[in-house]
Amino acid sequence: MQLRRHDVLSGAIAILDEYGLGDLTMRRLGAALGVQAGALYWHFPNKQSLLAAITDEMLAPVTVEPAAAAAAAWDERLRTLARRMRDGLLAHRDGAEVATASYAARLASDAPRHAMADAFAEGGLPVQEAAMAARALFSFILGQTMDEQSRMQMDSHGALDPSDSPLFESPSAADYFEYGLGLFTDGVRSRLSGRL
Amino acid sequence: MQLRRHDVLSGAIAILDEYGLGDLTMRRLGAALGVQAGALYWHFPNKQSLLAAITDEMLAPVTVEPAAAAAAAWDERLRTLARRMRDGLLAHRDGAEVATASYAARLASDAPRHAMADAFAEGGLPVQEAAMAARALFSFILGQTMDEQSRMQMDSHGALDPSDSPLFESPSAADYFEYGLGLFTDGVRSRLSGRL
DNA sequence: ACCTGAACACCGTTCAAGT
DNA sequence: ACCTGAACACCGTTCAAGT
Repeated sequence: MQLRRHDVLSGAIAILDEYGLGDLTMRRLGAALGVQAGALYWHFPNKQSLLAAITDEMLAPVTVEPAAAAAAAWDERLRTLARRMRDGLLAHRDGAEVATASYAARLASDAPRHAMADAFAEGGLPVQEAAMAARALFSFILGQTMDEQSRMQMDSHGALDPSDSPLFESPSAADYFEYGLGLFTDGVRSRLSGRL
Repeated sequence: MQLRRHDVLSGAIAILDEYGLGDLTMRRLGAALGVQAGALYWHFPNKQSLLAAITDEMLAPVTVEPAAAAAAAWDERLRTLARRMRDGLLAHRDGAEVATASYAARLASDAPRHAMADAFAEGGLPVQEAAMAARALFSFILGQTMDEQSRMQMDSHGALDPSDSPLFESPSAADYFEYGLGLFTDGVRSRLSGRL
């Protein structure tokens, strides 16, 4: 049976989830798929593009906008987008690290950030400002989630202090995220009210 | 003449500035210093620790606090800290990428982020909230600067569109940064006024 | 104490040649 | 069109042995 681009992508995600980014090598992926490493280059021009495809896959839920979310107020809509992004990254081992690398290489889709810019603009921000706010929020989400995920890694197989019960995730990680998110929306709100 | 830890560090920074992170290998660094790659492991346990030392060096200016800055209002002080951090990262090729990797590995100093938390607390935020705000701001700075720097890289030896004159840096990069920064301080201000 | 020499166990990527 | 086999040009890290 012949290998398809999608098989390579889902095989890569499977290795990522089970062994992490450090073990996601072209040779290993080839072996898991029953082909030589070189065969993968028929489907993807290089490893970076493969990682970018993983990123787009992880963040696809951000831009599927059900009618309910679109009808909500701009700040609630932004919260939804931000949470979906965080959830998408947390759903896969080293997800935030993969996404950070992909965006640094400018290979991943801009659709998630554009959706955020649209939400800011809908709130009343001029398009230029909405783009800047979206950029800032996007950076925050990526950085915060990467931080959170690297801490999860350390807790899972490292020296975890028994201060509180870390099941799989630090209990305050979500709080940190929500707080930062609130800071953004409050900042935007104060700019909107200053303009009225 | 014998190699010192500091020589390894400054040699690494020199390679980083001239050739970038991709060319900063232990072998190449050894060659530049006139030793074998293995010799470097006498001074640093691994490459990650070396990169973390570079990060600490780049961000050292953030925590040298002249009296003038300490006397300023909390928001002005935070702007100063944030700008110093961005400047420190931009001062070296791939600086933001090195710092991101170091913080993801949890090897770089927390002093810069603590300085920001202190400034937030001085503004009137409860210590727990100040810590969260500092974390969010720190993520934003790292992400935004990495974005900016990766774009500089593309402009310098890539397809640069002649929309405006990109000398070394996109002209709006600083504006993006200041806008995001303002969003944070406005967000905090709105929370402070809500408490009074 | 500090460094060499040499190895170990890998990488991503390319490409003629096969089917 | 899709993949193999094999190579190219590297990596980070370790460690006995030297000085």
